[in-house]
Amino acid sequence: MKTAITTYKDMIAYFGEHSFKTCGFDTECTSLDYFDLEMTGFSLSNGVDTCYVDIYKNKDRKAMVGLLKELFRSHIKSFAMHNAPFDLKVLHKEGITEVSDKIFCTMTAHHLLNENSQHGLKELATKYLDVVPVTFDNASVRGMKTQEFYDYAMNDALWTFQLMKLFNKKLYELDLNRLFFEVEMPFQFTLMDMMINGVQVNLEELEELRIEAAATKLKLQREIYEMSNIGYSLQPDMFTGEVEFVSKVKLSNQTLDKLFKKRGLVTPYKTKTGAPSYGAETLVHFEGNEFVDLLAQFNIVDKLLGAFIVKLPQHVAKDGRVRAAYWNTGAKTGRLSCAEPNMQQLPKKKKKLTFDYKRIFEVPEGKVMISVDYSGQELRILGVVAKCPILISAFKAGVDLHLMTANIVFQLGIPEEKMITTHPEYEALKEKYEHERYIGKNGYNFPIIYGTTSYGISKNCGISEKEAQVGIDRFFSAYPNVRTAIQRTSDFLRDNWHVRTLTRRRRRLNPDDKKSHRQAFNFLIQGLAADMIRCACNKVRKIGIDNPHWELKQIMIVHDEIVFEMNEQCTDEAVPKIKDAMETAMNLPLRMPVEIGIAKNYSGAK
DNA sequence: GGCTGCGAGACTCG
DNA sequence: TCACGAGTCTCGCAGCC
Repeated sequence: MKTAITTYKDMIAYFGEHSFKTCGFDTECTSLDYFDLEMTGFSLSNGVDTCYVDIYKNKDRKAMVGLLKELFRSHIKSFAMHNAPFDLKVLHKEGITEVSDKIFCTMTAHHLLNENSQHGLKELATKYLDVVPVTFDNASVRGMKTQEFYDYAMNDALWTFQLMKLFNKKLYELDLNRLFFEVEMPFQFTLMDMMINGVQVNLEELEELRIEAAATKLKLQREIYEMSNIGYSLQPDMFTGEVEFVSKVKLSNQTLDKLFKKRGLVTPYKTKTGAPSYGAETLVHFEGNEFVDLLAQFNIVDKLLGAFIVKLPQHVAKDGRVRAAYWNTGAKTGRLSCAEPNMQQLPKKKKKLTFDYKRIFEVPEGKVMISVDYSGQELRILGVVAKCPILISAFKAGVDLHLMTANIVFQLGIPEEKMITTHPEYEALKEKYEHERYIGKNGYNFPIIYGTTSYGISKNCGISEKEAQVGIDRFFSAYPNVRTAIQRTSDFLRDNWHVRTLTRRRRRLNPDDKKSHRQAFNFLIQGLAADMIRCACNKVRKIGIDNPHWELKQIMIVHDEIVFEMNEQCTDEAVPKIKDAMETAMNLPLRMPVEIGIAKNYSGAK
């Protein structure tokens, strides 16, 4: 039975007669952004009865929201949502913060069950419930008061309820229930927090950075064009008066092809379509050439300015904070994805250029920013996943793993105790074998996690394929359990067409696809790392709630890093507890050490 | 001639 | 054939008016 409710009186009568102790829930609202967001209505369904309560421009709006708050406080014991962080965020904006922690996000459930397909409610309803959804243009539904719209809104709650029933059963069948209920569902509240909190942006510093970057871009552009005898002119922008660079010739691939060939620089790299490539690889290849170096610097500044500096203001809300969208279901491995803006790709400070983009993300007066990131997280997980005693004991002893791998691959003959980072000779050795350590790290340790080949290593490190193969053989001889683990994963994939992390997260892959074996092994590491950060967030969130005087806010997650904002008076008390919670977030045979940075802005905290 | 949508390629991060 | 996981920008092409 479907009922549309438009008055407070009817609402009281309806909820007096109908029970929604366990229900599907969905909200309609005016905006996706927390700052401008206002709930216009909500729907509830218990599978038999479904209702929509229209509160948009309703004279009793306040009382109706109050009644909903009361329902959540004393009646609704558990509820399902499709994309829980969003609905929780809407409730939070309406002051409804006291909700059951027994939630069920059908979107995340589906991601665990079927990581390879789409997770939209309409798609899932079509696929699993055999219905034909009506689609509305999101902008046009706002404030619509028609039966057609009420039906549309009610279906969302009903379908969410029905999908919960289906998915719940399946989660138990596939042994994903613990991951779902103990890790994923508590984590929905962290995602809600982050999307409410956002990060404060210093718009004045951003403007300074824009002016600095624009001037550098113009300077580099002029040098490149003059060097290449290409005509250009400078003219003031009609509105701002700022100098604009104008030329008929753009630095397209075709132009670059001519300019490189004119200098006798023939690139060995090609694009997928077979055309000569003038990307980063080529620029590194010809490093030292004046023209190429200018071009490399130009590309960095151009990207920074175009993709980050000038785009950021459109994401900053009126309160000066940017609230990105984090997607729990964005990556097949279980990692989070982030968009609008993507806080996980903020440019780092570059060696050759002075721009420091991260400094514009800051905290208000009286607060500090704390960045906590796992050190060598994936390598440590490799040790755990491969059950490799050599790696595990090296980590426990505090050995520099990159130097240790270099020691093996290049047969440097360094005694193990001298590779412990606290050993008096360690720093000198690290400096002496800087190049070998670099290859150990970027040529072996990380690429092995990705499943690379001798070809990949030779290309990456500028050594021959033969040398690379010798290195790989030495690597696997030194860490035999890693080789066994890779083989075991591959065999398991071939037999079962899927693999699972230690947290039981599943990834299905076609073993006939050659790439799938690399993806499978990498998933064991990347997927576990993703669940570790969830466990860490859940643990720290609890501690923060127990210590309200810390005013602890989670404001960013960047794969192996959590960024907090908190009361600067409380860091001495809070930091050791946060550190301990994160290092022991999961019960593993190895503690996962973290590195902590505290400052007033993101650049300083990194 | 100009607009729009789309995919490729290049870049950003862990 | 050759290194895992993402998002976003610009460019060039196809299709259309």
